[in-house]
Amino acid sequence: MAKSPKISASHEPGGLIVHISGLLPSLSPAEQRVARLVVADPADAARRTITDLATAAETSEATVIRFCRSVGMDGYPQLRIRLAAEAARRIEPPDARVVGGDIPPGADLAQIIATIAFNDARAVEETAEQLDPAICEQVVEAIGGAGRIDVYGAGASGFVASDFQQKLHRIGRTAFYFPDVHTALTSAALLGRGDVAVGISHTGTTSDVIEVLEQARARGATTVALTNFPRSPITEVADFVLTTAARETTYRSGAMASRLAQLTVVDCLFVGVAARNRARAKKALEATAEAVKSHRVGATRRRG
Amino acid sequence: MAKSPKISASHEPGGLIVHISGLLPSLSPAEQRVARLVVADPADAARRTITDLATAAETSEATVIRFCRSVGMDGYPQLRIRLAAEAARRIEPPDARVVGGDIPPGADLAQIIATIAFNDARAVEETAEQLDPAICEQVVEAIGGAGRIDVYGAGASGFVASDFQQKLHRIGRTAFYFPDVHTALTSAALLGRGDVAVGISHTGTTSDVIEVLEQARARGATTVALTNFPRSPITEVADFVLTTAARETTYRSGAMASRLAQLTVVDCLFVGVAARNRARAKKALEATAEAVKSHRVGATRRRG
DNA sequence: GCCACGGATGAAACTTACTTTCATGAGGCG
DNA sequence: CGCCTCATGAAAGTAAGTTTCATCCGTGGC
Repeated sequence: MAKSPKISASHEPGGLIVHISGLLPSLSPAEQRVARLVVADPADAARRTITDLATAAETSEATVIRFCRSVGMDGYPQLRIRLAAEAARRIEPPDARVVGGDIPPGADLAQIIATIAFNDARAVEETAEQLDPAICEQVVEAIGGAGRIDVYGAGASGFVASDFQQKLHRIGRTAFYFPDVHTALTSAALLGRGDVAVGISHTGTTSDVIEVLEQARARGATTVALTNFPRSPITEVADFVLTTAARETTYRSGAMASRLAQLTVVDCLFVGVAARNRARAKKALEATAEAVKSHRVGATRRRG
Repeated sequence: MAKSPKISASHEPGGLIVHISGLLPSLSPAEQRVARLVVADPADAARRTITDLATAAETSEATVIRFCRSVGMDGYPQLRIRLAAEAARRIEPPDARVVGGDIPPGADLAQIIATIAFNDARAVEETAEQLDPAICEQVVEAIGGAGRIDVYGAGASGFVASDFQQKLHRIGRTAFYFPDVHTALTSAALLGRGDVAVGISHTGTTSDVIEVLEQARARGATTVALTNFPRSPITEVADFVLTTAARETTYRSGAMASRLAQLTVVDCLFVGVAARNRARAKKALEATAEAVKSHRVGATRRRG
């Protein structure tokens, strides 16, 4: 072999390990011993110091360096980094994903956590995928230009409604939420053209919310529905319909994933509205942050 | 460390980056500069030498070493290796624009939606990864056997607290939530051995919540903290600490992703408690569903 | 106002890891 | 046998990482 030719030098496709085992035969005996260790357990090799690895391969540090150069690395540290990365990448996904959705009786906490997180994350992602940006845009426009915004929701969706109200309020929009149907109806009766009413209902069948939204619409307000079911009754009283994409399973009847999906939609609308008037929103946010500042205690340092 | 609570100890299961960002506020200013560089681009940091990184963070090598120790590493080389591994494992984000987390001025709705959904889903997944099932188990045990459960939270975390309360209530546990500090303090004063108090605070620095939790603990109740920052003050008054793993960005200061992460944890605990006594929980759920039935209108009319 | 204290910080000393240089010696070949 | 080549490790040299320590700054007592 001539003067150490840079073999497939800078770029070794298909992984460093493969690359190394490929040119194993072309290496000198001492280098081969190093190579074999590396290939056998990349993660372990990455943890070792050069002296350590040299000893393990029954050779000197110099040879390890030569080996590094032979496989196209600049030096030992680079090899280490690359090996660590390689080893991490080839780690198998933890185990058969807990896809099913429902939680088997006798499941342990780790299983429960994995299942819930998987479904929650899925709901968020799928919701985002099916959200229509054009409709969102119109809703954002309406909210951004509204004189007043009413947000309705009952039960679990009530929290989401309340959250949305708080968010809008924090960026200086006039928004209301009513935990009580009667108050909500009263408020809806006072809405008019240029106002916006948002109704949130996972099932889309919550009569209280539908009723209030209907009232708001009758008064000329722009109505928005947020539901998981695009053909549910609530959509009939809404000018704009936004849908979530949560697939609830029996045991999770508390509408767990749907709540997260709803919140994601709320976040999108919120950021959309805020982005519409950056300066003002930013100022309002800063003011509200300042307001609660005295209720924060200094962050801890090292425990002592 | 005297009475340190049970945080997911020295091991950082769900990913080093997440772990570091959680610790960020508890680090000294100079260390924070290092941390931010590392979190912003782990792969790049892994490539740098300690001197290089120190210079980039406008500090000394000593501080970088201190940072390594602060996040649980033996030294810089180990950090490098771990970072490289971490960076490699990270799946390519769907869209480069979406990664930063922050929303560029002039972004359109589609972009906003993608960004938020990505970050929300991430927060949920990463939270699940770093949740310690053993600690969850203990918390579930405590809640499942509690005479009474108080859930505290202020601002955005208040919704989560309220949601948790409602969930527990629906499966027949005696749970309370108080939107008002004074009422909460009064309630905490009445807690005793065998009761459980759960405090929720994203930052972990909300004095109201800390105060109430402290009171509860003084009365002999088991205290649980749910926060994004494992070294924040709230952890000092908690017997059990559960952490979320949300990386909020400037514009999302409303703690958007963190809220979803918190809800995921709440869901896990809820299902855990419910699973502990399936029969009873199921019966309670059915009863509550029946109760709201009259407020539902006939499902899914065909669109007219 | 002053002082003591404790934590944060970087300069410099120090240690360890990495890299280079160089001498040695084992084969190969005329 | 002498010469060449080249793999190899010892040792020297350099760079990276780690520790120590003096300084600085803010904080809280007196």
